Amino acid sequence: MAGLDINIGLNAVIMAVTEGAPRVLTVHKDVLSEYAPAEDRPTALPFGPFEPNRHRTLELGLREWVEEQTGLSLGYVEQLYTFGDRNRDPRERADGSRVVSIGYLALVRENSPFRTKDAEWVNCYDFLPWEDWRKGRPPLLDQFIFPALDRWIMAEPEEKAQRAERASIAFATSYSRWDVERVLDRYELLYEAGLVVEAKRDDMLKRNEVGVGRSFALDHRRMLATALARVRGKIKYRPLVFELLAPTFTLLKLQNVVEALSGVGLHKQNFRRLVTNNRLVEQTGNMDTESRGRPAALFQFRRDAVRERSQPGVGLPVRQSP
Amino acid sequence: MAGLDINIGLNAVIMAVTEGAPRVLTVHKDVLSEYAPAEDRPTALPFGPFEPNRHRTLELGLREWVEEQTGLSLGYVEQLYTFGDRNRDPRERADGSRVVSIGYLALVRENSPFRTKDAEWVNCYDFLPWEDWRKGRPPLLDQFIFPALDRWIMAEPEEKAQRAERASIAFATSYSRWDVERVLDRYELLYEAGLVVEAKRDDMLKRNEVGVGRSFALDHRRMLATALARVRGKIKYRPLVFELLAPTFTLLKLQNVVEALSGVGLHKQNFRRLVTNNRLVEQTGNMDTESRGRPAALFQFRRDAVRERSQPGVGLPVRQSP
DNA sequence: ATATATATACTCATTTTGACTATATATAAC
DNA sequence: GTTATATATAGTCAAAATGAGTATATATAT
Repeated sequence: MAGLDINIGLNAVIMAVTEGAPRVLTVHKDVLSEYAPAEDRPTALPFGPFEPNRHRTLELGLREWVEEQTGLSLGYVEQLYTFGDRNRDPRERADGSRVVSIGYLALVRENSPFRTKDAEWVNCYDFLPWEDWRKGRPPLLDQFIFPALDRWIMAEPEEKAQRAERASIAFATSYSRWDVERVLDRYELLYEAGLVVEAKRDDMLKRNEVGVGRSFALDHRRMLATALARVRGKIKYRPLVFELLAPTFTLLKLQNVVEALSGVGLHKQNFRRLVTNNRLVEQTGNMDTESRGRPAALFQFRRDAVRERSQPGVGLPVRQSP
Repeated sequence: MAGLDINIGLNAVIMAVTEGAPRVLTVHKDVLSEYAPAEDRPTALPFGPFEPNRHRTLELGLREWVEEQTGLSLGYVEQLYTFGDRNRDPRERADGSRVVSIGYLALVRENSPFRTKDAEWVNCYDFLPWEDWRKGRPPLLDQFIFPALDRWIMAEPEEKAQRAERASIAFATSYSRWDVERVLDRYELLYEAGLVVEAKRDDMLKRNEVGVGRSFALDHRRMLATALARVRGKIKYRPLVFELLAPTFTLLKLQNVVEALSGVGLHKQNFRRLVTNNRLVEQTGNMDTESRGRPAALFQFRRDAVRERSQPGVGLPVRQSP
């Protein structure tokens, strides 16, 4: 039987929403030091190898690694995707082995305690700046991405139509509106078009182009894109948001978290109508004292909503003007 | 480094809709013969080990195995989930190794050619009979499943409330209506309650109980449940159905395929209004001659719908009376 | 006292949905 | 060829959900 040179890696995209931005927990791992000079050793997701003797399940293995590397004890965890393409990981080249990585998504509350030693929260939109439309259409799109994509489309006459269609679906270049969920489509398109530095490892980026957005080790940025796509989709039909919020919150706080994740501004009154009419939340009777203007009522997640409604999520009544 | 005793298995849930039922392609593999007597060697999904030297990507490995074992050349393929719990696979006990299995979903048209040697199409609802509500509520639920679930709920006084809530969410025992997407929740609940023969391997089934639904090798029934859950969910927002249909079809045919997958009857006029108003399909100009009554117009998938709409799926306007 | 910030209630036209009725056009049976 | 039966397709109508507002209430900062 085969299997002699397979390693399984467990990777965690741990997300929280703090100070109005979705953040991902990053580490600077020694494991990578062998393959990159220490000074520009890249930001990485917490990860470690799956050890069959130690870990009864994949998810328990992941929890252990995260605990060990960041001191964080995870609550909500779900599996994202398994990445196994050849040459994703430079360690493969070194010893001829193959690394298959299983990505996980974890959601934690903003003040979850963790050791800050090697771990650091980074704004997800540093890595994927074209995904944040809360202050209107990111200028980056017209200044850099679209011109570069156009060049990429034109570069290969035979695939022109196909490339143009993919770009139009992913980036809404034509009649359709921006679809917040197509995060992975967009990242993969930018990767293929060589507009992202990771592509350099496959010799797709021309030397002079710097690429767009902050880079991540290995294929960790793809995992982040996978995670954000999942969250943006799932938030609409599962009560994920509440994993990121304190047990009690104002409706504005809830809205801001949803906006941070989805990257679009929401219509305040309609958002409020949706979550209250659907009885997804209920008043606690207490009021928020911290706020600036009129005090807001404090709400909590109504657990019964999961039993009553088949799709208990928040809905995104998008606001038009920023 | 670890990795010496890890094997990766690639498993395919290949689905088609034929004769009014969703079907899954099964094989009777020799690999399993070592661990089960030949006469009652169980039905299995096509699968094979991931071989790093041979397979550039996981998906290509899967395609090769399927081609080799069934003669089928797959079109639409997507990754489902990676299963890695200890003791899922009896081969682990034999040599102390660990098998991690990556499940894939593939969709093929009903008359896709394949070698019938060891492969056979089986109705998905043979394995998951409680999932087919097209002819009304399956009697199996009240006759067997609910009484048994009640016993399981009562069996553990400390977990009573939690078990009852899970059952109520998964099986809609109370106010909520049947949620066609919770296929995996339901299977996992039945597994934990020991109402499914596979659970016997974990000594959870009492000797005399036979379990409900046809059994599958290893954890392949869980993979089927994962696949059906994915299809039922995704069909609403991605144009998956058309992977299962001939290029040209009547609206009734389209409806019947959606009904077979979702396991519920749909309201004919409203279904038609949805797919036509959303411009998901367009008339070809030709008519269907095969039918019984008034000839139906032939439609085809409108590819532009993907660009125009952000969620190009079919929608399930459920019909109340069967 | 006034400007500013936020919360919350309420309105209203439009769109979507659920549940039907009505009518058209085939084939099979007599 | 008439009738029963099966299917297709058009149209109706009330209820619910949505999009885009306006109006008003109640805080803090200056």
